[in-house]
Amino acid sequence: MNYSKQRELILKTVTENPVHPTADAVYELARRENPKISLGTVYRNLNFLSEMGILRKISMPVGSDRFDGRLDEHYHMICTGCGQVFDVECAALEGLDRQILESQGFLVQKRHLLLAGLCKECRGPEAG
Amino acid sequence: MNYSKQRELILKTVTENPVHPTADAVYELARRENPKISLGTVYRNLNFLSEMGILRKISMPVGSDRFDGRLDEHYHMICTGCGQVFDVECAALEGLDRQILESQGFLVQKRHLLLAGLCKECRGPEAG
DNA sequence: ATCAATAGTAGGAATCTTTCTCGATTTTAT
DNA sequence: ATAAAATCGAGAAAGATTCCTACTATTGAT
Repeated sequence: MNYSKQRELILKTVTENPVHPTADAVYELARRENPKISLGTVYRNLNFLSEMGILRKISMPVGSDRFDGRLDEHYHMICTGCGQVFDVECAALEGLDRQILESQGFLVQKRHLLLAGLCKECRGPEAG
Repeated sequence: MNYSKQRELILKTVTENPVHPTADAVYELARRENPKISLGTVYRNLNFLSEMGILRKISMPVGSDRFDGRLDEHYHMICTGCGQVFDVECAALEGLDRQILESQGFLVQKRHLLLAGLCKECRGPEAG
C-alpha cells in the first residue's frame, strides 16, 4: 500500500471519530482539513482500507454504509430514535459457524449482525 | 387493504419462489403473467406487503434487497459463489435481546443477521 | 537532477436501486 | 350505476456509490 496525504487523512478521520461515520460524513469532516478532497477519493480509500482490513465497513439496512476503525469482532445496534450506532459484543455468535457447517455444509466467512431499536436515552428518562 | 390483481400476482410470485427474489426478479417473473405490470408497482406492493407483515424484506450488504414469503423467525446466509440465499435457524440469538437490555439499556426491536460464505455446492465436491 | 513509470487525485458522468408524481384505471361502498 | 378511494403505469427524480478521464505527485533508475 502506498502513502498519500488523502488516504492518511481519511483513515485518521474514521479512527478519531468513534461515531461510525458514513462516507459522506467522512467527506465533510475531511474537507475541514483538506477542502480540495473529493467524494470519489473518500469512497475509493474507505473501500480500499476496508479491503486491506484496516477499517471495517458496516452496511445498514437503511441509509448509507458506515465505517468503523475498530477491528476486533463486535457488532452494532442502531437507535431508530436518534440514528446513533452503538457497539455491542455478542458471544452468542461464537460456535454458530461450526453448527451451520455441520448441519448444512455452509462455510461461514463473514457475519453481519445489526440490531435496531431504542437506546437508553431515546426510551426516555422514566423507562425501565 | 384493497384487492388488486397486481398485488395478488406479486404476493404469489414471492411465496411460490423460495429463492428470496430481488424486486427486479419479482418484476421479471411477474411480467411473464402480466407483461404490462410496472416496476414501480412491484416496489410499491413489496414494500406494502412487508409493512403489513405478509412478506419480509431482507436487506443485503451488497446488491438489492430481497423478499421472503416465510414469516417465522429465521435468518439467512448468502453464498458468495453462486449468489443464492439460504435459510438458517439461529437459536443463538434468543436471549440476546434481554442480555443487551440489561447490560446497555438498549431495547432491541429488530434483528438483522446475515452470514456470508460458501455453500456446499460451491465448496466443491471434495470439500469437507 | 532528469526522465519514465506508476499510483493517486479531482471532478463529474454514469449506474444502480428505489421512490415519487400524476393522470388514468380499477376497486369498493352505496 | 355512481362517487369516492385505492391502485396502477410510465417515466422522472432522488440517493448512494462507482466509474472514467485527464491531471498531479511520487518513486526509482540513471
